[in-house]
Amino acid sequence: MTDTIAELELGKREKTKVANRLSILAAARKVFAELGYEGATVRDIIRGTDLASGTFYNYFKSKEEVFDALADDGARRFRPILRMARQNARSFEDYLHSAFVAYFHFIIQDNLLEGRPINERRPHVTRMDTPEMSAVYQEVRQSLEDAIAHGDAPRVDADYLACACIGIAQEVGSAMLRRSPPDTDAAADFATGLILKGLAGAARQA
Amino acid sequence: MTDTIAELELGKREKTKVANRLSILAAARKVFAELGYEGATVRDIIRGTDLASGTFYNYFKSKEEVFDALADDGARRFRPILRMARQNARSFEDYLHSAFVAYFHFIIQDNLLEGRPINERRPHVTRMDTPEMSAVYQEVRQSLEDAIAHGDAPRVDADYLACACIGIAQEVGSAMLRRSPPDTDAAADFATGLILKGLAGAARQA
Amino acid sequence: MTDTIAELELGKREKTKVANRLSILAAARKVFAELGYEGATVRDIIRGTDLASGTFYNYFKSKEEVFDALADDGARRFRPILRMARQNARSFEDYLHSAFVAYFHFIIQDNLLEGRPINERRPHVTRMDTPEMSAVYQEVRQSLEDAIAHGDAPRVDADYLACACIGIAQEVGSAMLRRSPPDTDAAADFATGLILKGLAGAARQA
Amino acid sequence: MTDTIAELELGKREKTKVANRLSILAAARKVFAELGYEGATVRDIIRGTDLASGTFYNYFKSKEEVFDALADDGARRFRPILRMARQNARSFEDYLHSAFVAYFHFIIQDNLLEGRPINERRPHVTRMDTPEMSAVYQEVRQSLEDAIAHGDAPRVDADYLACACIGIAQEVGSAMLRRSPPDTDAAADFATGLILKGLAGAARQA
DNA sequence: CATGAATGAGCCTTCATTCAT
DNA sequence: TATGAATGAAGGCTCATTCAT
Repeated sequence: MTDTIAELELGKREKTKVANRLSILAAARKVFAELGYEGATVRDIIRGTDLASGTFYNYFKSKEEVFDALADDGARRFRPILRMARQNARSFEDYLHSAFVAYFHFIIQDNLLEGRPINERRPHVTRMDTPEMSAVYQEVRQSLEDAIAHGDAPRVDADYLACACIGIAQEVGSAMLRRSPPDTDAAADFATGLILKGLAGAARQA
Repeated sequence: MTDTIAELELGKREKTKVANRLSILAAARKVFAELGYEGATVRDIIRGTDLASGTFYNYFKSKEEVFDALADDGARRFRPILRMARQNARSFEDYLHSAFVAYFHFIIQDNLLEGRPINERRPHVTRMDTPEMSAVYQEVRQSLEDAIAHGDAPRVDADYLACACIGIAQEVGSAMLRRSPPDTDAAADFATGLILKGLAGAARQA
Repeated sequence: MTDTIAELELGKREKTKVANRLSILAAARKVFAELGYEGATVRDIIRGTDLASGTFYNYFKSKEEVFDALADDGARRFRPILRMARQNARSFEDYLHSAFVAYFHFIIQDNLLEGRPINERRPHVTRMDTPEMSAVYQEVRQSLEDAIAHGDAPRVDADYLACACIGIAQEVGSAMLRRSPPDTDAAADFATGLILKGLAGAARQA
Repeated sequence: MTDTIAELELGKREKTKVANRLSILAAARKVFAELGYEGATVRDIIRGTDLASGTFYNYFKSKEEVFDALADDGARRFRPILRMARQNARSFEDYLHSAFVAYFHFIIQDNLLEGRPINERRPHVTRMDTPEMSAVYQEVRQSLEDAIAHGDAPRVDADYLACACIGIAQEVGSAMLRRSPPDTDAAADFATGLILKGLAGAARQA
């Protein structure tokens, strides 16, 4: 009988486990965003859940491990979006635009999830090399090399360009978040235009 | 005679004080770069000097104060360079190029000063909103608005563009540091070209 | 059944918590008595227990908080005794005597609890304004004003007299502790006699 | 010639030395009064002078040594006063009264010297066993034993009585300082009356 | 598994004291 | 002697992590 009960409850337990894990990840995302990796403490993360401190260690071995899990999660969520954008794109421009839109949506989501005022100022802002960014880098770079190979883009330094895309995405993304309401399309237009045609292109949508 | 010399030279004490201050600042620069603001501890900084722990507090009241001193220092060194670039520039393109060159030189200097392998991998890279960056933002923005007003540049969103410049500077700068030898001119050509003409411009120098 | 017992008894954890709290309070009492408030350090207190340094902060936020807890504790234990003495007293003399006896017992208890040689010499003795003393002051003063109002005592300066009582209690109390064995009754006789009849009264019991 | 100058300036130097010593003692008195022995730091004392921190150690080996010097000083200033009071006294009552007046004047002086509001509240008031108090104790005790020997006072417990005098002096003294203006005569009347005749005696002067 | 108190390493900071100038 | 920067021990406190319940 005990076994039966145990079996019946196993499902519940599993669900709790998953829920706890998600709860920790959600809290960690918020905390890392607010305090940065170094500034965040495991206690901060736990405080963001309704779990006890010890429970954290049933799910993650350390702060680093949650961070990595979070990063993997980010990449796992974001990379397919990017990839799909690449597959569906009818042109390099189209691809770039979709990618920016996707990224800008993504950061808006993350900011909203955290439920904190988008414009809040923190003492020492640090920007982390998130896995999303790595994904962007690799996707953009790949896509760019393809475009160059197909003659759809001039022969630029793909590394530099991918980096520039990341920089633009991050900074213009931040600037966009500071506006209300944030307009992902406009921001993506700007970014795409800038990259493709430079100032003239960036001015297009104005 | 002793007096005369004393007037001309700094006393030994004064010299030590200046040297200690610089020693702390240098160590702090390195530590902040390696560990980020939150990750850095005053002890880390002290460990980077040959001073005793208490000595730190003869020079700075707290970690924050060294950080600010460092930041002020950066801005104080960098802003005039930018400003001069603006005044001496014969065109907006010329200005942009000088600014990028200046910034890229600047980060090379800072990296060399630290004496650490330029390519070193760190666990959780964070990029801080340094005052140099604020300076870049404001200078670029101002310069851009002037250029627009004079008809030298199309009517772009000056905020977004300044942000994009910062993003490009940071990321392309990082990428440049990863190459050996870093070529500031090439990187500046790339950035300037990208901003002014987009992909086509960026490809020019390739 | 287990439940019933659990309800009746404290769990092991609860017991440990209570014991630790008491352990800290006991150690703190001793340390404050030996070193004074300023001289005492949290580490001193911890050293007086078998706990780790961090554990202290699971119970008290700071040195001040233990001190206050100790003080509250003292007042909570002592004030009711005083009040009862007042209610049960058949005369002002009776009240005074009971109060002194109570106080003298109280300090003997505290000294014994600390387990330190009653006569020990300390470098810089300090006497703190404990809440017990505040309680004495207020009780004595109230009682005295009642006595005056009822014609049981002459019209003295109630503030000065209450202060004098405290001073006598403290100093005669200390002197009593220096004797072995301490005789609370004799000390109380002395104090009561002195206050009621002056020298002649104080000499009565000799 | 150098010698001559050195000799001439010796006087000045000596004067400076004395002045520095006094300056430190004065600052220390204030600091100890404000912060208590343990709470006071050498830095606090130095800050109260216009000397450099190192100079302190040309005059005193440690905080303890200043404290002792201060204590000696207090005793040296106060004991002769008490002794004179004893010699000039026409009766035990007269002596007691003079002694209390002297003590009350003394603490008013010390409070005024410190230039701090007499009524100021400190977080954890501690009362130190000052040497003045030791002097009072010994003087009172001696005087009392004389009085008993001469049949001028009943056979009381001289130790307890001396202690009681100290307690009364301290507490009534404090209470007196809290009033404005402090009336040393009234306070001394109260104390003397209390000690000699108890309540009735204390009420006399009301 | 969940809990949360215990642990102790380590951080920031202050301070008494020394010592080169 | 006076100076005041340097020193490092020590204090208050936090935190990641463990472990008995």
